[in-house]
Amino acid sequence: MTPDPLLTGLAALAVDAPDGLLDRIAARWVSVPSPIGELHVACTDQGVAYVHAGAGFAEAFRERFGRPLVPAARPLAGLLPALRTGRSSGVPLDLRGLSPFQRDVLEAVRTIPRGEVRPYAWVAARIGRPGAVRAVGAALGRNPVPLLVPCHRVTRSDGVVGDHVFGPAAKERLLLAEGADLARVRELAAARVFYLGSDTTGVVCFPTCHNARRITPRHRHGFRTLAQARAAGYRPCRTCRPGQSLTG
DNA sequence: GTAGCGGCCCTAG
DNA sequence: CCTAGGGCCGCTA
Repeated sequence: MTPDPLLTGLAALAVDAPDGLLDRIAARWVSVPSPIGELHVACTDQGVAYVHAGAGFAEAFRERFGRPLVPAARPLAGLLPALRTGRSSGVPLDLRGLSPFQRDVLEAVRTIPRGEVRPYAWVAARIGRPGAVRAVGAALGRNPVPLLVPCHRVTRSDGVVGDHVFGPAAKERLLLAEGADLARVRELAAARVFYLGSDTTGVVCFPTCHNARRITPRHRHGFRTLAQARAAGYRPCRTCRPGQSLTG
C-alpha cells in the first residue's frame, strides 16, 4: 500500500529536527561580565541578537523578539574576546528585523575604534544622511547589541557624552573602562576646540583619533570648526574622517 | 500612501 | 550661558 504523505512528511521533519531546528526558532542566552556589571546576551543561529543590562532580561527579550529563550551551555565563540577587547569584528551579529537605516547606523558605529569617540552628526553624514542626526540618536536608542555595536563611542558634537540605551552613567563608565580620555575631551570642549591639527602634516583630526594623540604639542593647533581648519590649510584625517567625507 | 509623533542632537541667536 | 526651532527624519498606525 502507498505510504501516507502526512506520515512521510512528519518523518522527514523528525529526521531534520534534532539538528539545529531549535536554534532556528529559539535563542540561547548567557550571562557575562562587563565594566557595567553582569550582561545577559541572547544568540540565535545567526549570531548575537540582544545584549541587556540589569533586571528584566527575559521579559524584554520576549517582548522584542517573541522567541523562546533557552540557556546556552557556553558563550558564543568570540563573544568574550569581543567584550574584553572592544573589537567586535570576530563575533557574528543577528540584525534581522532591523530597518536598512538602522543597520547602516550600526555598521558605521561599529567602525569607531576602542577608546575613541565620534559625534552623532559624523554617523549621520557617514551613512549619507547628514540631516538625520536625531534619527541616528533614535536608532541607537534601540540598538539591540550595545557594547558589540559600540554606541557608547558616539557623543555629542559639543563634547558632552550624551545619552545611552543603558543610561549616561553606563556610557561614561564604558568609555573610561576602555581608556577614552574624556577629561581631555572636556578640557578641549571648554576651550571650544573640537578638532586638532598638526602643522607638520597639515592634517586635522577628531581629538580622540590615535593620529591626533601623537601630535607634538608644539605643532598642535586646535579648531572650533572643520571649516576653520580647512581655511587654515588643513585637510581632514583619512582615518577619523572629520567632515565625514567619503573620500577624505 | 501619509499624517503625526517623538527622537542617545545641532546651531544659531 | 540658555533656549527654541529645525520647510528634521524615520517609524508606526
